[in-house]
Amino acid sequence: MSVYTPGQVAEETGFSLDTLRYYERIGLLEPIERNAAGQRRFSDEDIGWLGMVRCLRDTGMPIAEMLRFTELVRGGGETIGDRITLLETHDHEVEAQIARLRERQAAIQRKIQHYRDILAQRNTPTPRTRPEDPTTP
Amino acid sequence: MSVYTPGQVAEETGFSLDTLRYYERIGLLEPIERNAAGQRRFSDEDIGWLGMVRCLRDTGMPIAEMLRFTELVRGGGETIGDRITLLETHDHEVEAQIARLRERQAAIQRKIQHYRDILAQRNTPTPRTRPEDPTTP
DNA sequence: GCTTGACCTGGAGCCCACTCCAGGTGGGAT
DNA sequence: ATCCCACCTGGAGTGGGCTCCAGGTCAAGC
Repeated sequence: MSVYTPGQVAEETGFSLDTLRYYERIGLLEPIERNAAGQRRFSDEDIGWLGMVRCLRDTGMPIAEMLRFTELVRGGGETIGDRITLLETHDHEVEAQIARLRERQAAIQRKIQHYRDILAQRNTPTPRTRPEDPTTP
Repeated sequence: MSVYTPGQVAEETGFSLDTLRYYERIGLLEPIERNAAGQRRFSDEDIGWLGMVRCLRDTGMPIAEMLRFTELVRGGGETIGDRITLLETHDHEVEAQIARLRERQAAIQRKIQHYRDILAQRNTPTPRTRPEDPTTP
C-alpha cells in the first residue's frame, strides 16, 4: 500500500526510466498515477504487473503479445480462460526454447571437448607408448 | 566431398539466402567458392561451419562475438586455447540463460495455476460446505 | 529461340525494442 | 537565493540482424 518514484521502480524492476515511460506510452502499463507536479507515482499493483512483464519479456514474449495479454487482463474476469490459454501456449514455447538451448549447448560442449583433445594430444609427444612399453630402447 | 548450391544450403541450414550472403559479406563465412558463372558453391566444410554458427546464434551469441571466434579459427592451431576459453564462457552464459528461463517459467506456471484456481472456485457455487455439512438447513 | 528460375550485386529499408535529447518544471538542501 | 537533482514531454535516433529490391546473368527445358 505504498507509492514509488520512477527511480525506485527502475531500481527494483531493472527496467530503465525510459523503458518505464515507453511501456506506459504503448499501453503495456496503464496510465500511472501522478503527484501534484505531474511526476509518476507507482503503486504496489504497478510493481506487481511489472514483475509479470519481466517474466514474459525475459522468456522472449514479444511486446505485441504482451499487449494482447494486457488487453485480456483489462477485459476482466471473463477473459481468464483466454489468459490461461495464452500463458500455457507461452509456457510450451519456453519449454521448447529450453530444450533447444540444451541441444545446442551439448554441441558446444562437444566442440570444447574436441579442442581439449587436440591440446591433450599435443602435450603427449609419444602418444600411446610411454611408461610401461619396453619397445622403445 | 561434394558441393551445394545456395538453395540447398538454405534448405539444410535454415538460414535464408540473404542471410547466407550477409554472413559472407560480414566475414562470418570466408569467401565461398564460385562456379564459372560466379554462383556460390558451398563445401561440406562450409556446411559444418554453418552448423557451428547455428549453435552459437541459437544460444544467443551476438554476431560480433561470433566474428571474434571466426578470427580465432582462422588464426590456426595456436588459438585453440582461446577458442576453448571463448566457448566455455559462452557455455556458462547458456547455462545461466537456461536457469533464468526456468525461474521465469516457474513464475508463469504459478500464474496459470492461480487463474485455474479462480475458475475452479467459480464452478463451485457452495465453496467448502456442500455434501456433508449440515449447518445449511 | 524464348521463357523460367535460380542465382548475382550494391545498396536501401525494415522491425523491434528501446534509448537519447533538448528544453523545461518543481522541490529540497546549503 | 541558488543550486542541483529527479523528474517531465514529444520526438528523433540507435543497434542488431537481417530482408528486400532493381536490374542483370547464365543454363536448361519446351
